[in-house]
Amino acid sequence: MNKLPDHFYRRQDVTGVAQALLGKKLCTLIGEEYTAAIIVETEAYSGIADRASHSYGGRRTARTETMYRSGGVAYVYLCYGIHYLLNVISGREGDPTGVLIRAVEPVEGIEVMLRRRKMERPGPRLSAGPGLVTQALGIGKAQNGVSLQEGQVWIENTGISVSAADIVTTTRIGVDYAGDDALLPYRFYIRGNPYVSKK
DNA sequence: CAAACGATTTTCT
DNA sequence: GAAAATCGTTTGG
Repeated sequence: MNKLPDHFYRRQDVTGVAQALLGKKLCTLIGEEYTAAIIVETEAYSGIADRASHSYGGRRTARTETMYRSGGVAYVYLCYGIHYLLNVISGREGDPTGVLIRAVEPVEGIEVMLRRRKMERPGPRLSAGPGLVTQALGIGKAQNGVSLQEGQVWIENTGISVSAADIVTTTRIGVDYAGDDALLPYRFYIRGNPYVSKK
């Protein structure tokens, strides 16, 4: 294996981490089943200064406590009472920044993902969307707070290089309530990839 | 203790 | 394109 080291996540700029994660391989070994997929879409959540973030203004609650951990752990939470969303925590301890994984392209364990999603054939609907990513990879609240150095959830280098010209930068989705911060260019995806979630 | 609210997806019209 | 599904977290009384 070739797990990304902790220092990869502990850079100070969240948007840099969000972009660097594009083209990397997100792997899970959950319930004895291995699955892996290339990250094709991410969003940055920039801590206390970002109104769209759960930790806006330095708010600490039982739920958001994970965001304050040192970079390199998974932050999983339930949204709309139905979907789990996966974030990769970045930065230093006490600095609540993270990257939401919005879409991935399946590469290994596709049969397992099809079963988890109750689908017949592979396609963008398998994992193009933050709630779909966690379903396909088998991630749930049990993975909240786990280190990416453990064997449950981790990210590997792939050798795939995504040039700046292949990265599209735009505004985040579903954060209209955040006022001006909803206009920040914090969403990144690989140009032309069919697994990028569409609005 | 009660009530409102989502970093969404699916289904129906 | 509109609306329902559905529940843990957060906030207010």
